[in-house]
Amino acid sequence: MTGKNLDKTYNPQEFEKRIYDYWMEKDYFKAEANDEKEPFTIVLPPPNITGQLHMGHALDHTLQDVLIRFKRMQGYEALWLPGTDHASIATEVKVVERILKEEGITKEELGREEFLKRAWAWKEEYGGKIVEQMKKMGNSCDWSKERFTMDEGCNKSVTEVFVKLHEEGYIYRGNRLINWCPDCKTSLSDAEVEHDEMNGYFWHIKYPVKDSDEFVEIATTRPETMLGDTAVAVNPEDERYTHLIGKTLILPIVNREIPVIADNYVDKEFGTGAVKITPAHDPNDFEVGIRHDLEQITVMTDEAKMNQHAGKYEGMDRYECRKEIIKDVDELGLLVKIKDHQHNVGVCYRCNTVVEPRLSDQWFVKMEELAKPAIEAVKNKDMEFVPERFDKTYFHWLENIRDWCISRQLWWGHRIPAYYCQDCGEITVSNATPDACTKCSSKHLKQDEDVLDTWFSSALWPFSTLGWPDNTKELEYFYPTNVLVTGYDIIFFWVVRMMFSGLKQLGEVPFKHVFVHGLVRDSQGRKMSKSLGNGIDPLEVIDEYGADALRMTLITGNSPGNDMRFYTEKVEANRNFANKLWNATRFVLMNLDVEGLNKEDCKKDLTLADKWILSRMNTVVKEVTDNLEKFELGMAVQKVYDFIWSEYCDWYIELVKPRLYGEERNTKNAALCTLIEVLKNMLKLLHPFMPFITEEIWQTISNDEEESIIIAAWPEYDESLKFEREEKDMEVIMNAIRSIRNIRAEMNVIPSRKARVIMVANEEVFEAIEKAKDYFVTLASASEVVLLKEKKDIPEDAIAAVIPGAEIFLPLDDLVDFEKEIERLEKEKAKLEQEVKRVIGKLSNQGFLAKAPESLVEEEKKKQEKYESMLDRVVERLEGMKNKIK
RNA sequence: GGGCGUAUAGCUCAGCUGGGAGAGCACCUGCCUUACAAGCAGGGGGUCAUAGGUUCGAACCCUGUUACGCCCACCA
Repeated sequence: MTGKNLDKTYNPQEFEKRIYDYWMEKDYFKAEANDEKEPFTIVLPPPNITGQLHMGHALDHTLQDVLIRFKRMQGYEALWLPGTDHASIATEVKVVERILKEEGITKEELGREEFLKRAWAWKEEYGGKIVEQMKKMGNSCDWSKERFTMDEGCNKSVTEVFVKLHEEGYIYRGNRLINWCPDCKTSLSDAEVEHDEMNGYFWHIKYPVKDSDEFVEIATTRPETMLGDTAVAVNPEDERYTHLIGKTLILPIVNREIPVIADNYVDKEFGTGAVKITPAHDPNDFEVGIRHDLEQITVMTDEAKMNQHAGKYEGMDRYECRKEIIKDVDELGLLVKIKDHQHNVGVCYRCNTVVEPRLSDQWFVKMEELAKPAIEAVKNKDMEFVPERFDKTYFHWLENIRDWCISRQLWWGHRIPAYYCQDCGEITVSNATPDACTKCSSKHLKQDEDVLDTWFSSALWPFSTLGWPDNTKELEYFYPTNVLVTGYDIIFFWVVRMMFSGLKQLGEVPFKHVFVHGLVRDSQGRKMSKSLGNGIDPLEVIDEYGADALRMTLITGNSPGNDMRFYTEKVEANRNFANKLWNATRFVLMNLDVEGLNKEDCKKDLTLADKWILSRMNTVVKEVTDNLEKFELGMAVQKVYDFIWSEYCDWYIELVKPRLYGEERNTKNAALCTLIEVLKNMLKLLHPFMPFITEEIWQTISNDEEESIIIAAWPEYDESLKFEREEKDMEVIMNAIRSIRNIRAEMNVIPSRKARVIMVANEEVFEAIEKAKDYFVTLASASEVVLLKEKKDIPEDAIAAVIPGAEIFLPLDDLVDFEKEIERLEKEKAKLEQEVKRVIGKLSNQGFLAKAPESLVEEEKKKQEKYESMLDRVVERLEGMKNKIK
């Protein structure tokens, strides 16, 4: 024992930084391939380099840190592998281009090479910010292995995968209709498009039939696209239109001739039953166009302005054009009506701009084959979601998956390793820059200008970070990883893609569990967002209350997969809990009489209370461990909290005080040993959740060979600490004390007024209380405890309480208010009658007797006996009182 | 259109495989009792959304209904 001491109040600001530095200095977070230990691996979902640490990260990271610290203490070689993500679109468009804009230059003026220099410079300066913030949370990542999605190793993995998938025909180039963000000026995958419900209009427009007076009425939500119409489609079964199939229409304004075609895609019931077909600007129309071999006319630029095919509208923004078209159609007398129409509009997930479907050359990953093993792996439980229900989302997405558009018209990212021959047009895909065209040997090669979707590199994260494609010992040892912790909002983007990538490239799932959490919302249940300004900065919370309190708050009262609301009041409550633990430790240290303590003989003189708390602790150890194994973090932390506060602090410390203040060596020794033993185990159980305070205390109370709680062994269930009898006896005693306190409080007896306590107990209770008379002196304000086996010489001016197996009398003379006492006893009687009624009801139910487990029936029978006897005594007392008052 | 989630104390939420409803905060009463007022002791407060069903027994399992929320989807 060190004899060190603690400040009077808990002040996390004073030690959290120091402790973290100490951990770093000692390299505790480092994990290496080590054949003597089992590995336990978590890869951090890499935060964007553009990001600031927000509550979502704080939650995500805390969950991971809890798991990794738990496993580390259990003796696993626990690796938490951190890193950051280059975030192609966000970095290029939201950050670097904006800076350039302020300087008045465009990225095109700067050129690719210079632009990338600027981007890297920005990354070097600001990209590491979030890492520093993570350290304040106490996260025990192995920073020596920190990675970046665009570092050398990740680049190598990305190219390797691209080349392999291309060779095997999974990656192809195609001219397809893709989602285009006119603001970010790049293509997007389906996952990157969000759907917002918007109030729009349905414009009904008449298209004249050539050489006829007839018209076909179509309905559209995007009239500007009519400039690119190349057909009108109707359902072949639709009798209204059958006579027109094959006829020609005159596209208004443009005056181009377009055919009427028949296609089952058209729903007779919806709109007018006739659909304008714009293959270059609508995904369905695109498919229809392919089926009917229609021309594809693109009428917009990459900024969603009208292009040369838009005639007089050229140069207009798409919405401006929309207005003009309507005006013009109306003037031509072809606008039939305008109806309000609510519909879903696709918007870019990065900038919320309405996405424009656009025809262009892009790279795709063929998904169908790759999806199958990923589905299979979850079906046969090689990978399991926690909670399980998320597998439905996962299956649905994979079973309906379409090819993944992976090329982005950006510069910041992994440039596509495809080289175009300027002479023969052949595309060479290769790891290294090829010298010559593989087909015509021309040296005029030009690399593809595009980069890959950021999520393409993220998909490889669980193995690219471990050295793949090289067969490193880290990869061998740490892969597959154990758990992936992430929010449900990211299952499509990331989990799905890591799954099929891991299975495809390594033939093994990338992780065995996906532990899914929800969103952190504000106190009104709204999503925290920059635009609402309702975000709470985790760093500010840490400054005020400490990282431990914040971490506790994020874990407590939250179950897997559910959203949570954030309340500062909760943080405060947890800070108070830390203070409680802090002071409990101070109490132990204050009484630690170093000379008197004999560590060798600790187990020798254990009393009832010691055995009770040890036994309870033992149970808690088991339960908390089980909860953690099952990812029930909220439940685990609740148990630790309750044990520390309610059992250790409220009861055990109070029980033990007289022994510490007394002179009897042996019992004092046993008390101190138990206090410390239990405290140490509590600290261990709490450490994953509150790493800083537990370490600070650990180092204060611990002797030198146990230098850090991080490497202390997780407590295990110990059969020799199971004291059933003592637990039961303590229950009786606590029960008795509580009921004495209760009646004293109800009778408004101030604590300083001591009273004699007379207890009449049956055999069992008598034995329990006999050993524990002293407890009543300190905890129940007893001046003296008289324990009897039979009721005799009970003063009449006494208040009585009935507990199972015993009657308690408090002779309070002048303080006894008979009216009040009768009232109290009546209440008690009613309560007991209720109980007796319930038990009898149950026991007279033949079905219950016949079918319920025998132990349960026995239990009910015992209860009946107990309550009936209690009721008798209450009634008896009540009658006595009533007689007295007469 | 399909899928999922939620509904439990005034508020925010736990409640693991069905066997007498819990926590934190808030509220009320009494206490500065030499670890802690960021505290101690005591207390009030719930037809577990609703209607059925299964069962000896349902907050929990099944079915329907309502409200709110989320995700997916090619009715232009």
